Amino acid sequence: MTGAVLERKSGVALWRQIADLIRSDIATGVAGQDGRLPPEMELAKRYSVNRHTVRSAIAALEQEGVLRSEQGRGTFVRRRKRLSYPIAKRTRFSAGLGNQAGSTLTRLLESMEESASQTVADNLGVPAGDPVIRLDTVSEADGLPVSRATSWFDASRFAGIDEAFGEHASITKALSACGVTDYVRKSTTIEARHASADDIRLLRLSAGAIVLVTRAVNTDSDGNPIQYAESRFAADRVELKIESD
Amino acid sequence: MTGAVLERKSGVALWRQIADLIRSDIATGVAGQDGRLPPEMELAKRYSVNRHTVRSAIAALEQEGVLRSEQGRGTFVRRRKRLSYPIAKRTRFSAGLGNQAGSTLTRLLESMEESASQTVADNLGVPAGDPVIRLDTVSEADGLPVSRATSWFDASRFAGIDEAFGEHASITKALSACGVTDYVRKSTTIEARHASADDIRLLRLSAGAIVLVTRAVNTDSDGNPIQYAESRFAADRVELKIESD
DNA sequence: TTCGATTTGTACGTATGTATA
DNA sequence: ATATACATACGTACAAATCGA
Repeated sequence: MTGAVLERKSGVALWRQIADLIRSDIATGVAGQDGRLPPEMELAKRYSVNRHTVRSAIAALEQEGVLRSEQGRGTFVRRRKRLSYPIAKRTRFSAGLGNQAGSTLTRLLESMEESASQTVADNLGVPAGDPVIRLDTVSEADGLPVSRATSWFDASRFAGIDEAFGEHASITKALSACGVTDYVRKSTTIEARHASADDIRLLRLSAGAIVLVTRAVNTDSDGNPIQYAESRFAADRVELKIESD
Repeated sequence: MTGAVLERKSGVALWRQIADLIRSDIATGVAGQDGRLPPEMELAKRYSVNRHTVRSAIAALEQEGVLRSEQGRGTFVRRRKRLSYPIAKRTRFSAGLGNQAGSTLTRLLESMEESASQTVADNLGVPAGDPVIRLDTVSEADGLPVSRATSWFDASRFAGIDEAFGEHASITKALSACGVTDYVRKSTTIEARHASADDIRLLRLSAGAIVLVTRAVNTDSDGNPIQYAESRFAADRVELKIESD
């Protein structure tokens, strides 16, 4: 909001830093509350840069679908607030976002059987190298990608879960079809990093964007691990909310 | 690890993107397991860039204290794994990191009485504009800054908590001095964004770095809010871990 | 010890991107 | 749109340090 000092010679172009600031301010409600951005000249003065530099930032955000400029009228905000994704014992994607978005959808990108890496094996409680089924999915809310996830299941217990997912387009329902009527989240770790090329493509982000990475283990009602998942959330579109029971 | 495609003309310099990749790979243990980085020529081939571009990335990470290059020998890793910061009902900084770091320390940057903003008021359950006490702190583990936090307390109930903190250098102990012997975390939201100029300075980060932002409310044993805190964690040095009870 | 292979350090030239005026 | 300055990226060449044969 107030004249933040931008970093020159940092490897990040000024227009990109300004674009990141504006995007973040819109997401947090600091800017664009009235649906419009201040005039370019005002922004240029605020950031102490040339008006053309502000224009580059705005052009990038137009490309991203965040802003819309109209000659002679001004620059307007297309989208506003972040979604709030709840993380609790009973975390399910569509149920958690249901009241915030009009429509939610989880799409299957790829499914395959592979042998468990050390990490996957540890989290699923099987020996490393055992066959596991991997599901790669992308979840959208109101047509905009929110997260992508890679899930692993013990192949011996969940044979056919890939087809079940293809049928129901829901992890919860696919597990149900495999005889798991209830499951709870045991633990979640959260880290943040820059989006990879895959993240940028699949979540429709721009370079330099940030993803929140969660790693979670779900267990059945007996406490046995049934799913290990690594998810990547578009940090500009979602926040994570942890509710203590 | 494998040849990720970097984004050109994205406003983020290639050397910066490569530096971010290498830093992240080191933090997750993908790279530098043996304490050394592959030769510059090999990295250049992997990322499909000129050797000089890799050298710029390495230079930035040397400046940050992540790497150390020696002529004729190679490039070596100074630090390795991320700290894991637990978030649970009873979250306390030093206790949570105690077993991972040799020493932990929380320093007071500033304390002052101010009138509550709408957000602070909502979270503390007081009317907006009421006097509140704000504490700005930085926490370090093994001499490296891990997080900075801004905490607000109801001034009418916690008068003198700033002096109490100055004496004990611990929020938990300062609360205890104010008669709160136990408290639990009610809720936490997590988001991620690029570090601000202040974050970069106080957490000793480099431009383009990422911070994990948490907003949390702590309540006393009767369920009354006693503290609202906004924390910023250096995403390269820490992950957040949520344990379900 | 000398030699060659490997690896990092330095220097020059050129083209393109970024930022200002 | 033009001009100017600096940052970024590539290509090439060679120097300096290390290591093992």
